[in-house]
Amino acid sequence: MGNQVQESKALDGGATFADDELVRSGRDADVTRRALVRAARRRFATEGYRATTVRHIAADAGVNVALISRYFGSKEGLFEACMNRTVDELDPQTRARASSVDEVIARLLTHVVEAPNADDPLQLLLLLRSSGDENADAIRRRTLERFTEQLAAAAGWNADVPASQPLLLRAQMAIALMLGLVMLRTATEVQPLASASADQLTEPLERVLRVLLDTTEK
Amino acid sequence: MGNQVQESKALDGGATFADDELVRSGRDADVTRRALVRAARRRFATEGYRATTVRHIAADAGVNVALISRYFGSKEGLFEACMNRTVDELDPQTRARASSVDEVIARLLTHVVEAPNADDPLQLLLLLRSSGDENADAIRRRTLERFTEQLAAAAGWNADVPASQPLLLRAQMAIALMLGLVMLRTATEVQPLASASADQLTEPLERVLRVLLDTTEK
Amino acid sequence: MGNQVQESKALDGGATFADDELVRSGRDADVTRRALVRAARRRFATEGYRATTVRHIAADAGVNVALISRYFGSKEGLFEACMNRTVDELDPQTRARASSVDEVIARLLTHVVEAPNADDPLQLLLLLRSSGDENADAIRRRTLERFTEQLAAAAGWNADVPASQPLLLRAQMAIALMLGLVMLRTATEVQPLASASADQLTEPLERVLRVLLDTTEK
Amino acid sequence: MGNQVQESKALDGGATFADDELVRSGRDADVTRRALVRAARRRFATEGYRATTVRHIAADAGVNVALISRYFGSKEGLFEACMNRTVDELDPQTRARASSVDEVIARLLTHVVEAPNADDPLQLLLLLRSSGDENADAIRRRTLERFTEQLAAAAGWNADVPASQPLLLRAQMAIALMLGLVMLRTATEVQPLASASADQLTEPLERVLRVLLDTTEK
DNA sequence: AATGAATGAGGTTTCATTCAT
DNA sequence: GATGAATGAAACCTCATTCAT
Repeated sequence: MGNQVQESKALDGGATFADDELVRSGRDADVTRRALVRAARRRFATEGYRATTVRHIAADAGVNVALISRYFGSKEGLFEACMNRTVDELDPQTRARASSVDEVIARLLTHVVEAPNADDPLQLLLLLRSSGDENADAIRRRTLERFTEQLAAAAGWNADVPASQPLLLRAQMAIALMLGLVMLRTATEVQPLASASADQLTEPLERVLRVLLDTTEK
Repeated sequence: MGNQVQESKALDGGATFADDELVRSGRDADVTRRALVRAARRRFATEGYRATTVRHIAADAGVNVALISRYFGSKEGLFEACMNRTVDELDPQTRARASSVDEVIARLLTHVVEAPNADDPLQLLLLLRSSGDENADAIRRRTLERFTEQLAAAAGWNADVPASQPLLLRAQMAIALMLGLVMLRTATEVQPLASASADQLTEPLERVLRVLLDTTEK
Repeated sequence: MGNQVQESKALDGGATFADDELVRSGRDADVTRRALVRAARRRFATEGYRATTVRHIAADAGVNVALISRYFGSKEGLFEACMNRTVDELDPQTRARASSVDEVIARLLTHVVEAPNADDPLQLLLLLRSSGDENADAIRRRTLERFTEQLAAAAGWNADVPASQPLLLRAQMAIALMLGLVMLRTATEVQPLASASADQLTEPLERVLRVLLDTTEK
Repeated sequence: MGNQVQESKALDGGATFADDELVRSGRDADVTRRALVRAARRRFATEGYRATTVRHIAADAGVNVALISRYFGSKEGLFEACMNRTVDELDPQTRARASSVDEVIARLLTHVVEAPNADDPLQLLLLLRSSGDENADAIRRRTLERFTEQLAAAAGWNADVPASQPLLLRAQMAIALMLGLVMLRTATEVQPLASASADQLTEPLERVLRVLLDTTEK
């Protein structure tokens, strides 16, 4: 009829996240689910849980809104799914056994240095976002703790060795630094951090991380 | 008075922030305004802008909701007022000229180490929260940048000396670290960071900050 | 469905406008939209823009309030839609070219004489109601002016003939008379006008309109 | 403190009606009352009852808002007072004994022709505005009816003479015409009526009114 | 008598979710 | 499996009114 408010136009305030390679076209439940999680993670990470609407997510994924409830039960369910997916992707990275401190530091740096558009930093940001949902928040906290432990382990931490306990705290400080950096670079976009190049970042960060994690350092 | 208590009881899902020393009792606009800003800052900082409702804030301050619109125009107006207040409180601290690196580091540590209930860390957290309001966001970014510059200046940065530019970036990394730590300790409450004592935190943090800011160090 | 009836019962202070032939039953957006516009037009025309609440309109249409925002963006959007619809319905009537003065007068009389319940007079009343919205008000004014021109044209007015200009003013006086009458009959319900029969009205009004519009009259 | 929303600035959307000769300065209850009624009548007449806020009225009158409740009980009470005042001012005009048709017509014309800023047309406009309040609406209707009767009486109407009854209806039509004209000129501001000069209006209107009211006219 | 602070009711709008198709 | 229509709860805000000073 013409005078119905155009949804797609009315929705996005600014840039749209619609991603062509992501928008699924067929009728494949699994593809749809993945498209939703991916779109959701971006929005949740960059704009926060409350500011993200399910309609935005659905629009980004090129999918009907009702499917969110259908597949994930609720907005919180979708958030939890995002959380779990992040866990799945972070875990293997860190679990990689026998990783040396050097390797671990290199991997951490990647997260921060990567262009803000990449998906990697978004996963970290997500770990700072709360939905208020007990369940999802528990997952979130547990993920951060496990992440901490794996980082600490690479640095020589051993749960059974009392003397190595401080390493746990130091590893978490390293994580805090990473999270703070990604936040300022991606969400807040504060200068000069936001537009600093990989080169500019790498050197000082590497030193700092080594101070925190490298126990062999004189 | 009467049913304000009712209201606060009906509202909060979880802990109430009502603070007796804060609840204003008289009929003094200025006191009321301050009570609102203070209550708002807590909620905004810990729960984020969107998740915070004006009713919660009003209930925390022991005041009728309509007063928020009356005194600050809107929820966004109140947020901006919080922002400005934080600026007013942070500025003098950092502006204190002639501050040595040692002093600056000590001051930074205070923000992180203070109990999560204290107001100091909340001010920092607030700097990570966005309301989506253009105005407030600009203030926020500018505050972070000014904060950066003052920190860098204490470390020897000088806008006119090209060679000192990297210091700016390093100062911002220090801020990122602080923000990340406060976030994890206060909002996320992740272990062992959340319950770490001042002693446990001080030593490693001091070393890291010195690496970033102390240019005289070997 | 369920508690819509409840709602309409709880809401109206006074007469309800619910109109059985109008209440839509299915799940057809277009029908719903029309039902809303129709219900809105009645309320707006008889009670004015501000005094009309969206809840009343929705209840009259047998529809959930949120659909007004959904379909028309806002209360003002709905008002504008009413305006446009009135334009659509008035235009063809008056545009019918080659209409003689007699025909035009007869048509005008119809609007006034029709029972207050009919929809025709309501359309005229709507032209007197302002929402304060710039857009809608512009439409309103333009409609009245176009209405004037078409009436004047039937009486011999020609934009290019200076000597015929006074006809424009006279045509507008005729419109003013009609609007005043409908207002007093429908909204104010003042006696004896409100309960005057068609017969009683026709004769004097016809004379008056002829004095204003019939230039051939001796 | 500075950041309280400036009331005076926030209030008026467009032109302010503040009228220096009207703003009372002392502490004289009666003067205050009159100032309020005068300010209220303007607002009510031009913007309608609902769209007018008591704060606007108080600001226009240069008076504290609470005084409206104090002196008139409520917004509706103030409206009723406006109504009564209009009655007081219209009555003597029309009651003027032995007024000939010519005199009556001249007086009617004055109301319409007067500049939109004058108070006279506003009184008429007020008669078209409803507050929804039973009491005030009854007054309004009664005023219009009495107005009608006095107009009709001047034209020869006599309540006891059945043959003169149609005159009542004709008189009311004359009033409807006046009201419609004032509405279009003042509130809607439709062209060319709004900017028509007294000269342009007088001739045709006089003819029309004579047709309606002058029974001696052949 | 008058003021400014404070209140509570009600209005519009947004949004996650459920219902039919 | 997927869509668009419809719902109800809750959020922010406005405004007439009442309370202390």
